[in-house]
Amino acid sequence: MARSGPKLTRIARTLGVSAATVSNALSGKGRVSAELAEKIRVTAAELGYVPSLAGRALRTGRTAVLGLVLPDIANPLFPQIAQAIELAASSAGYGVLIADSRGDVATQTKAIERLIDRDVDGMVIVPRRGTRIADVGCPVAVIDTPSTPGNTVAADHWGGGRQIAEHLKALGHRRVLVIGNNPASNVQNDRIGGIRSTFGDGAFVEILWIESLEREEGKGCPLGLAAKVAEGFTAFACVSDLHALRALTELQRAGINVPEKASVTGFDDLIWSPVVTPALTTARMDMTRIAAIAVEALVKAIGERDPADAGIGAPVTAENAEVPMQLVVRQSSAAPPATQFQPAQTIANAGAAASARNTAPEGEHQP
Amino acid sequence: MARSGPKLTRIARTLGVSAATVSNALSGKGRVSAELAEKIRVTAAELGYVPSLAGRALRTGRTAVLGLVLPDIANPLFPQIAQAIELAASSAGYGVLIADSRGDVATQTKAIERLIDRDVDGMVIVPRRGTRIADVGCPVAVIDTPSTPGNTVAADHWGGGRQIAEHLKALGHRRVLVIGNNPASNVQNDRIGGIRSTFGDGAFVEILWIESLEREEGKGCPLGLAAKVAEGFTAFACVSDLHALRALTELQRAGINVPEKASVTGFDDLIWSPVVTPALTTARMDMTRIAAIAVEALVKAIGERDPADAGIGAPVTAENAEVPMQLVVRQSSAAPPATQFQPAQTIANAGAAASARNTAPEGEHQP
DNA sequence: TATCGATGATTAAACGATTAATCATGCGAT
DNA sequence: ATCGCATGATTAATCGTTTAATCATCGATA
Repeated sequence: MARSGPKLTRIARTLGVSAATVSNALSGKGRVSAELAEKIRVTAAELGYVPSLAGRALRTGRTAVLGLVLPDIANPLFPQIAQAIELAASSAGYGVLIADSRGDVATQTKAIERLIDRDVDGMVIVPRRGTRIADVGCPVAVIDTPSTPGNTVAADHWGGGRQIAEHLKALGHRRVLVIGNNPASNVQNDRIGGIRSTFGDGAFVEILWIESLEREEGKGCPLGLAAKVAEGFTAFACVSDLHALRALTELQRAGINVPEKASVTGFDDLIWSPVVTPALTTARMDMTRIAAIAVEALVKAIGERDPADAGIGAPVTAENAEVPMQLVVRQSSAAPPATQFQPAQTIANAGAAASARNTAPEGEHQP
Repeated sequence: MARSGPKLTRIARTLGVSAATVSNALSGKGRVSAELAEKIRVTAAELGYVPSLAGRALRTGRTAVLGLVLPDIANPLFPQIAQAIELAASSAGYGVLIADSRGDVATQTKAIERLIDRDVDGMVIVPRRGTRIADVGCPVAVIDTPSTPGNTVAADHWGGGRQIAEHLKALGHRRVLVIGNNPASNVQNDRIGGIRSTFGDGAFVEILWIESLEREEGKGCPLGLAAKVAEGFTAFACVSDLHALRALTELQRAGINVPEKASVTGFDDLIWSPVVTPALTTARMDMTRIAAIAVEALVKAIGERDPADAGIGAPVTAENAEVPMQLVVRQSSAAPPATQFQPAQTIANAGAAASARNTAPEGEHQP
């Protein structure tokens, strides 16, 4: 839409100078005397001049637009991510174009193509389940997990798992059921890895994959957690608040009080986590920071890139690829009920009890 | 990013014709012989020609980009909405630029300005709590509620409330607590209106506003639903699945089984609704349809608009401003427990029992 | 046969910004 | 006095597309 606003030449005419000078003054590129430059800036401001992105794009080959690709847009994390990326991008002068792929790989490819056709300067991709990103022909920032090759920046999911585990361990849990959705997800695997490695040999950790369960029992089937409690599990560490919610309601429904009889933890601090009863203990990503790093890396790559080439679009890299997660302790986790097997056995391997003391009380930031 | 792809002139040269002819052939506007046009289309296709949006935008004043403004981006409905709008827009040849306002009105204005500065051809706005949209200078589609002035298209929230109420009424509920968040929200008021009006005088309906409760008791405070059950309420109709979730977990935690001792219903069919225990009975919007109508109206307005004028941007209007909601019955609603006051009294005003038979069993589409 | 009209294609001028190349000017140094 | 150079500003080309105006050609009509 052609705005009404004044054009470059209008400012030029107003001041009796050439359009080129105005452009130079505003961009600080050419040679313009300080006073004139100032005068130009002032009149540009009071005339409410806004450059035409289209004109600039045509000339420079830069659209100042980034694409945001979220293969799994139904993901409840979407709001957080979109918000963070939009903030980072807009404060760097970029717009954000969304691309949806409805979870489907073919659709995703199409969506990415549409972004390319729209001449985005770069894209931020949050891949689903470790999908490899084909070369797209423009700078790409990948937000997945630090352990994924080609990852630009991500939360330290492993560390998040560690924090959750240390918290549960410190509370005294020794039989833990980890609930994940899909073993193909790098994010989930890292979180689980962090949990398992922290518990080590002094505890019993089992994994339940929801997707394989549902393949047999149907979508939304019960997870059978009451039985697990009967087996002696005292804590359910879920790789997402969505699963934590599912676990929590199923346990409650079965008359198993959380956290008295069993603890439940999640990941991501999704919208409902603070308001359910009991509020969920979870680990939160610093999305703002992640987005800032991703966008910064992207912008840098765009700046260094020759606008003419349609060169290879290898994922860009950033300094700090690993952003710590933050443990948020709420009411869904507590000490296990007085139980069958106690210290003696476990105290052996538990220097962890001390280190676990570091575990954040409500809202501490990790270094 | 300047793509590598061929330009118009390249195709022209390849065929020994002028660029204008190619443009005409591809757009079907000028006068080009059928054969030549076909030949041009073919070579354009095999050369993989993609027009430069920047060039076109500069010349036509149309960017083929729509802005999506969601004042409350944290809204868990966001994924649904964004997905639907993106789909509708992209199949109409438009890109979608997101604008975030972090719930803040000032920020929202800035975000809208940024969209304007980027020359969006139009915008879709989902206002929060009946915020009036100031004139933004480009066509605008407003998705709020049918009862809001200036609304372009929306779900029939009132009708959704009616369906929920008919469902509960048919089950035998006569004391219902409606749980809302904020009385300033048109959407919530319509939903509540539909519920109240359907129950009529034969039942007792009370409203609980979460926000005012939290203002006194603090964020995330208990809603005191156990007490309400003690007072004889048998159903809790929430205006959002988020609140339904809160109610459900609070009731469960208090040892009140859902749906045996109390029913809980929500709105919007959010991501967790099918997987919590018991799964939530809710009313779903047909976002795909709503988005399609909004975008269609927008595109029409854009087409009729003189690209030169920066005219007033009154909200566009659509034929079918009211899209029916769909009742989704799951496990969180059932007949109230055998109770103190029974038929005799209620049977008098209940032609509703019959009409309620229409209430959809699991997943029926409304006409 | 001269003319009119319809048809098919070309020319050229935009759109609004950027930028390399050019020009003018004044000053210091030779 | 002149050359050279640094400085400050202008000229003009360019990005890729659209579109109004123009031109050429041919058939038909008067």
